[in-house]
Amino acid sequence: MPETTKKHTTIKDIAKKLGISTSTVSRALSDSWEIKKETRELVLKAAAELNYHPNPMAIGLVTKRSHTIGLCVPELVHSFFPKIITGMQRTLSEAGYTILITTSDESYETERKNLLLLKQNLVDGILISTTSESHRNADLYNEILNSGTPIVFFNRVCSKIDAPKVVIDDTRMAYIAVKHLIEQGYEKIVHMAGPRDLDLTKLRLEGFLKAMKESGRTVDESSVIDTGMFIDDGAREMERLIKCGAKPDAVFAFNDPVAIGAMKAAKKLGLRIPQDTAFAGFSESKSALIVEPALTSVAQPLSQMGEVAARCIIDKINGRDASNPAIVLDARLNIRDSSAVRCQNLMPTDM
Amino acid sequence: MPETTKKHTTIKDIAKKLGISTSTVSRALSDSWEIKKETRELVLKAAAELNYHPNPMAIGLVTKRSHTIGLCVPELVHSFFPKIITGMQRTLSEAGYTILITTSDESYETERKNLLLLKQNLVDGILISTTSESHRNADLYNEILNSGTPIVFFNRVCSKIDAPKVVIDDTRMAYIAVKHLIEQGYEKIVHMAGPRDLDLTKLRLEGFLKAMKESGRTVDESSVIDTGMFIDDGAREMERLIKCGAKPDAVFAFNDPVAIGAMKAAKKLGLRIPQDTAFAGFSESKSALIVEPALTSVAQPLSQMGEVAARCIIDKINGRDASNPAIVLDARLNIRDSSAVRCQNLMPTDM
DNA sequence: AACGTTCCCGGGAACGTTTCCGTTGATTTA
DNA sequence: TAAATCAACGGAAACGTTCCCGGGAACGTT
Repeated sequence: MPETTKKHTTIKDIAKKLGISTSTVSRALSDSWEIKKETRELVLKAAAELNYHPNPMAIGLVTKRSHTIGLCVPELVHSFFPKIITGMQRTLSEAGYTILITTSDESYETERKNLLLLKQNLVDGILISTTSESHRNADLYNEILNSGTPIVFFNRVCSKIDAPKVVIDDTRMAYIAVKHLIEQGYEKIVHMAGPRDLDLTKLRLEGFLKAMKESGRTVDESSVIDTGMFIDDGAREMERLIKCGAKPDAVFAFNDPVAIGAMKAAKKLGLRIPQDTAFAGFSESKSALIVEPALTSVAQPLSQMGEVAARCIIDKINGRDASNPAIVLDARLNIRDSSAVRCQNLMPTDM
Repeated sequence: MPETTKKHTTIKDIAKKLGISTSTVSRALSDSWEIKKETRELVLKAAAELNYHPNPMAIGLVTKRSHTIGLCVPELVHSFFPKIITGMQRTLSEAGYTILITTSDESYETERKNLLLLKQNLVDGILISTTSESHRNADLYNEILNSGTPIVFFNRVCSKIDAPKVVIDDTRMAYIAVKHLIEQGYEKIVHMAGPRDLDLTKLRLEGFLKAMKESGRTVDESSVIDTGMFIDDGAREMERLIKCGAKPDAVFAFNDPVAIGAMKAAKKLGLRIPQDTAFAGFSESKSALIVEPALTSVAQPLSQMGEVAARCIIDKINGRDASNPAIVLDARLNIRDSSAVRCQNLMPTDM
């Protein structure tokens, strides 16, 4: 070879070099029983010498498997999903799979496009955390499932689809968080709820209501406030509450950003935390430890969630486990200064 | 499976249905000039009816192109890289490319593994932000380049490799940040530098030194402190400094986490910010706005960086632009309360 | 001695495209 | 009028694998 584009060495090159057939080489490389030890070793040696690497496209063409699994998450800029992805990558790459990541930007239309893209790219399976309007794509989820590509939902699931789901017990954790606020003696507790059509919103709201009712508190329409899911949403609503004289004693927010936004607004308006108002968030982020006082929040086992979901999709691909379980992982409430006058500030945890 | 595996419709199906050859179909679909308008339309219509989608593996096998580009970043959990990735995805998906994301976890060995993996997966090009020990993989970078796969470096580059690089002017921005601290009247300014062998560390240090010398300050070994790149590193070193009586007037940190860690330690030990000590970071993160007081930091045009790098790799793949430019993007110093007694708190910017 | 088995291995089709190399009839050119 | 160009299409090889279908030794088994 003078210069020319370096041709990749193929199975044929090995066959030619050893004077055997390509079938034999193929079998030797895939550890087939019908190959004599000596020839197998010969092949392996030749392959190493020639620096052989199998062509995944050729393999995929005949086996109809890409060894790629598609991922669709709402966004990447909050470290929440990246932490899950880290766990996924670990298990998937060990199993010889590779990940195609797409983001839906909280838009069900882009999610649709992404799913179609993944399907056309012939991924072996799909891992998805839906947008807040997951029901709008329910038809597509089913279509994909029917076409033979398995799907595993995690974190944000679509309840009406019959497929494996990896989640935490949102209702229970919300209940525990609110219970904690109640035990700390806060009277007027409000819930800043997330987007209406997100399953998580309903589940966490349910937990809030249960804890409130259990302690005999009245819950009226002013106890639950619709917000978005970002820091500004929390700030805006908190400011509004205070200014119209409806200052709550404690706020349980749908997630950390909303809690932090609300907290910032409260501080700006001169409230002391947690004496005047307490705060608790959900899905502990790094920011929970950076903000002052540190924020009480529900920590999720993110990388574990990724690993479990990954393992689940692999099993589905390999045909074992035809059931579609809802796997519920353990979560934990980390209590910090934002909701308790004295407590140790727990370090951030991946759980 | 009763309903049989739904066979994907192929080019042959279209050909059969229309009674023409596969070559014609292929040409019609790829808009070849040697196809009559009417037959093209016929093919397009049939393709739509049969819900045809080309098989990327078959295409890849013959064209030797995967339309996939590989990405290798140190980590995903700080929103820094995800923001860049968002920009990349926009440009790349528009051009019909798909991204394979890998993370090196700051380890040059995993980076090596990832690059090998990407190469074996036949990506058309590689976008990489190196680990801190990039020089250790310089041989591999060159090997990949020689094998015909283009590489574009961004953010963290390997200076000795002759390939396109997309960066900001780290030295200049560090200079501007330090200059700002000097103008605010701070006397004893120290630099918390990042990992020794990272190019960025040297560049930012250079800017620090230039600003210091230009204003006639003495710079001794106590002016530059080696730290890691995480929040704990900053906290630890700041505490050490204060406790051994070497409290600085101002700290210019290698990045935001280190600055935030240092700031937290200073507050804990009773220092007022920015009166007693000022802080400035680099690569503005969301945390810069969450911490109190808000942190002065250098904002980078992250999504733009992603777009530019993506455009660059596409051009490389298509053979145009044989040069290997170093593209320098504009950055900006956002001055906030951590370094100036009165100032407006700028909103977080993607730049 | 005839017949199974078991052990290895080769031939070649198939996977779904692209693309090179014709071929044909129609039109233009010398 | 013969030759050359052209527009529009078909045939078939190629890409790098896997895998089905054999088939010939070597080895027992009756």
